Amino acid sequence: MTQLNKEVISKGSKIRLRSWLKILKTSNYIEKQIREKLRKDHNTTLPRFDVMSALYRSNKGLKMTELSGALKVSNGNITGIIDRLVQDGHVLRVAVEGDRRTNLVSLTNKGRLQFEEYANAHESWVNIILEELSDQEAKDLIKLLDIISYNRRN
Amino acid sequence: MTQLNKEVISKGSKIRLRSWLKILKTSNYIEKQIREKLRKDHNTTLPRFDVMSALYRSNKGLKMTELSGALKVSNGNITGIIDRLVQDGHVLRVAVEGDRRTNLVSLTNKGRLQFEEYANAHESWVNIILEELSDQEAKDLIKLLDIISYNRRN
DNA sequence: CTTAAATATTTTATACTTGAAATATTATTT
DNA sequence: AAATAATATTTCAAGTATAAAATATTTAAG
Repeated sequence: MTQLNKEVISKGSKIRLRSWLKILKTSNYIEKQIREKLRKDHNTTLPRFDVMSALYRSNKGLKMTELSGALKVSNGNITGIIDRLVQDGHVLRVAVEGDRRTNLVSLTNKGRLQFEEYANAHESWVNIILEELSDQEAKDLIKLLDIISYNRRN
Repeated sequence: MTQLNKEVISKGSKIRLRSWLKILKTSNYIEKQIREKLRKDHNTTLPRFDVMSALYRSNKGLKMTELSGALKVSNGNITGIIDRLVQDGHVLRVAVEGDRRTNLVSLTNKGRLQFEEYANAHESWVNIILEELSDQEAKDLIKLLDIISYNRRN
């Protein structure tokens, strides 16, 4: 390998590393603000918000495994989060006819109303945080991030 | 507010929300792979890697508060991570002459060597994950993410 | 039908994370 | 100098997260 090649590769290597660190920093920055808002303004947490969001989008509820699959977290993790959401009265575990292993988890009415409140607030926070980004820039950003996940299913 | 205005605002609102969700998904996806690699190939974790990385870049070591500031996590968090790194022999707490409140934390020789190994592996994983991104695209991506953090200090 | 395999979920042990309270020490004000 | 404020760190309680083991149940194979 020539010296030139080494430099070219090394250069490209560094710029991609910097890209990743920037993605991470931006993501952490936004996430931190949202977590803080959820906690202070709505006395809830991001994991709970995420779970409720997934349940809100489904009609008949989701199985535990479907939830952990959708959110890409472990099964045991979901168990704990649902436990606490049930305690709060936001979520219900319903036994499934014909398969005693499974529970179908769904939002209560209280949970649905609560989530709609969260979601509205969430959208407006995000708009404030990203207000410097024009519509076109937002689209460009999505397109670039799509390249990274091009050969992935999600 | 006219119906047209409402729609324009709503449209822009949604594209920014989608941008955020895409940033989050990409970040989580990459982070998950790195965490898994660190655990399986090197029997360590991302928080430990991050702490060691900050210590590696400093000459004389860092105070606990400087560490938590640099990584933007809580003080209590750093205490636990350093406890475990000390147990592993990767890190040292050194009393500071003249201020008995403070400890200066720094890498041991073992820790320095170990981190260099981690860092090399890390850079190559990131390059593989982001291989679809050209140099120019990587630069564009950084530029767009910079817009989001434009009026921030970090 | 009964053993074995597959599926669904919970439990466990360990680690990370936070915000708030507690400790300890140093600096500043009266 | 004594009281107060500021700084540095740890401890604490609660929640989040993982992988692996344990349970329970259903399905498939022999």
